[in-house]
Amino acid sequence: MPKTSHATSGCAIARGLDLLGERWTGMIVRDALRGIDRFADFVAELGIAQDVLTKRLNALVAAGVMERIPYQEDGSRMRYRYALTPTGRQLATALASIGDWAAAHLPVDGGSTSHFVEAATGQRVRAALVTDDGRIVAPVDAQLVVPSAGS
Amino acid sequence: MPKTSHATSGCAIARGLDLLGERWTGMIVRDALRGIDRFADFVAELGIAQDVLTKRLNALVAAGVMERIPYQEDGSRMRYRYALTPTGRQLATALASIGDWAAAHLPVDGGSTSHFVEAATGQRVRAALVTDDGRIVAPVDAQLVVPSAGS
DNA sequence: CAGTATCCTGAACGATACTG
DNA sequence: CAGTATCGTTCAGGATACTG
Repeated sequence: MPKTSHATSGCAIARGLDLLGERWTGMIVRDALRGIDRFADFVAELGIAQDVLTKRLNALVAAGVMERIPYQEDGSRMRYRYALTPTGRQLATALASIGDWAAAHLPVDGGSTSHFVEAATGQRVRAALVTDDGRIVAPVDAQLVVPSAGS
Repeated sequence: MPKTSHATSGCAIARGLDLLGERWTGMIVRDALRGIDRFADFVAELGIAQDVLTKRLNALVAAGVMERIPYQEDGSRMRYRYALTPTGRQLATALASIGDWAAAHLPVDGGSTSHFVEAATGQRVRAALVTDDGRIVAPVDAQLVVPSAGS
């Protein structure tokens, strides 16, 4: 049981954490959401070792989060770029909520303010808990229910 | 710089991932949201080694996510329980979005359906991106803006 | 504390393109 | 057709973290 112990756990949170909790995975997805898509650019942005990046990208491709797309600049040889799939793009909510939380509760002096906006309007968007009928619920009023233990 | 390389990064997402990305931290917070608060119960639920749990709990206390509260059952010696602070409870949004995403995109046969509900009504709540005026935005229509580059 | 697994650093390797 | 540069990947090591 070396690394990801709860990978096939019945708990969805555990499975999601296994992916995002991998050392670099979250940062890769974050950069991909910024538009980064080339191997060399990920290396430059993250300072990640290349073989580790290879492993992480392969894992993300295997998980259906990213896809490997061949391209060729006119004079050059064939290269690959790595783009988020629709599935991967949906991680925006998760990363936004993590970022919002950290910005509010893990402040740092020169705190940057990277944030998500609605593409069409430029309006700032934040992660929130909403009911199926669109009502916003404060995190404090939310409760985690696990099916294993009754009620 | 062994483990958490981007801990003091200007990017809030990086700081948040440094915490939740730690091998066990997210699972500990998840169990805390379920009401677990005793050292032995965390060990039993997670199968984590005790010294590692100690380190993680200390880190969470240092980050202001959990607090260490003394208690004493009548015949017994002084013990400590670990409870989420208000700051820590706000991680519910992040964990809910991770769980929602994994449930939808990382399916597994006997997939459990742990989920968040509004405590008062029992209504299911999900993580979503909302504008400041309460409009819900699809993740696909969201865009990550980093202050470093213009705009 | 002992044994094992994982990670990171640095370097080497095949593959492709441009050069002369 | 060699000679060189770049890219993406893989290999070898030392350090670190986890489990029991």
